[in-house]
Amino acid sequence: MQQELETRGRPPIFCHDELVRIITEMFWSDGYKSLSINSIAKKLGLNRTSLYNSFKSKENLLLECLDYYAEQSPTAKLFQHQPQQNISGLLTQVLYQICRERANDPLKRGCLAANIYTELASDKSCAAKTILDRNEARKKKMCLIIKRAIDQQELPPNTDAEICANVILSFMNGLNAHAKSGATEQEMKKMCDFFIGKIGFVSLSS
Amino acid sequence: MQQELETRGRPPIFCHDELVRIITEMFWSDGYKSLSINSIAKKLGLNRTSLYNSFKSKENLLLECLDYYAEQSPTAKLFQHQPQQNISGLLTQVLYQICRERANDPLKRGCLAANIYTELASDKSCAAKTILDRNEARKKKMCLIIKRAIDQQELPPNTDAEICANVILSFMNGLNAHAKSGATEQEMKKMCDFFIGKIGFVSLSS
DNA sequence: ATTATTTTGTGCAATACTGTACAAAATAAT
DNA sequence: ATTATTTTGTACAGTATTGCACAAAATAAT
Repeated sequence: MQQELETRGRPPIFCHDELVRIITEMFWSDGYKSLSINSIAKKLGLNRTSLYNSFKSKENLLLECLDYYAEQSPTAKLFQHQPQQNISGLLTQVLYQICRERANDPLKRGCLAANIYTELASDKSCAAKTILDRNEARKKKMCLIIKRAIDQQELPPNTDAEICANVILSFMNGLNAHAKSGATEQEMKKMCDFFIGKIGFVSLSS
Repeated sequence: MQQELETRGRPPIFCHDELVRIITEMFWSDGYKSLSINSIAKKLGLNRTSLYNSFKSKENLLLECLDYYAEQSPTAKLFQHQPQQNISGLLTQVLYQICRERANDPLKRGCLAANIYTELASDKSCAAKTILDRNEARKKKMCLIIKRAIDQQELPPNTDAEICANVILSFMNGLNAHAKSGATEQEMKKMCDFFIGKIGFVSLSS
């Protein structure tokens, strides 16, 4: 009885995770419906069947890509925040990060998650449900962060956390969309400054 | 020599403008790429060729639909505003109108123009250029309105009109996207109140 | 009635799509 | 060497796509 060093069977010609990374870029450029499994396979020099074997369906492939994207997108940092961290500063950091990444993307693709949400939210597909669920989870997380900001007296105590969170997320969404028409990093940062300034965070100088 | 009472040739079975109205709804539900000329023809009981005859291409059909949509969309009112009109009030009216229409749409389709913009902005298609141009025109119009608000002392004199306009448009875009996940009219209105309140319009009571 | 004009309907071309079935190839364990 | 396992490659099914060519139909003007 010998321990398994490697998996049995014919070895795959590609690395699953590496593939997710590459295909994420493709969905980002082309959107969901106009990117076909066919064209992915052609561009990567793979057989279409290999893709179906590795990802059970196109919808499933998309969801894996969205998972990967969420991990490394600017807002990931926001949702991993630590208690007692300055939230106004953190939010500014995240917004600035969005400005940097979106403005410096030569393809001006905006935010993959926002694009896919817009494309599929009112769809009846199976993926659409998952996407709406994740959006809901995102809203809840943002709401928690705002509640913490209120607790930390960065926002007035009578602030409606849920509404405030939704407004911020809506602005972020719009900012990402704005980037698609080719705004500069500077212009986008000014928008964020304007927004954050108006929202009226009290910065914690202590 | 007799005057033409009606156009010559076989009469069309449908009214071009009526068709635009109906197909606009379809693009709104399905997006651009996933709505085929084929399926439009089938649903309307028309021959595909008739559509190609009436609209020279699918892209052209979309642009006609977007024109029609722009005329009757909530923001149309905003862009037809009269000088010396209270802009804070007008903006609130328009935002509320967005809330009403989006929340009461049982299909939760959001804004057609915003959806199509997101779908096609980073495309290379001919329609994409037109869509970006129109978006640019929209930004300019909003900028003019904000400048007028500054002139009318509804906003502080040191306000950067372009940035302010972009922030408002971004929020509007995000609000429309927000509606796609099924927010109620009340929730959306609260978001608008929050936003407008924070932006700090000075209402003209005189 | 004939002609000019316009739309409709049929049929075709060329291509693309998702997904599956099944044999062939490549490897690990026995 | 044989077997189990996994991926690859080929072929197919069934359907959908945009757009065009051309005859048939329907109307206005002559």
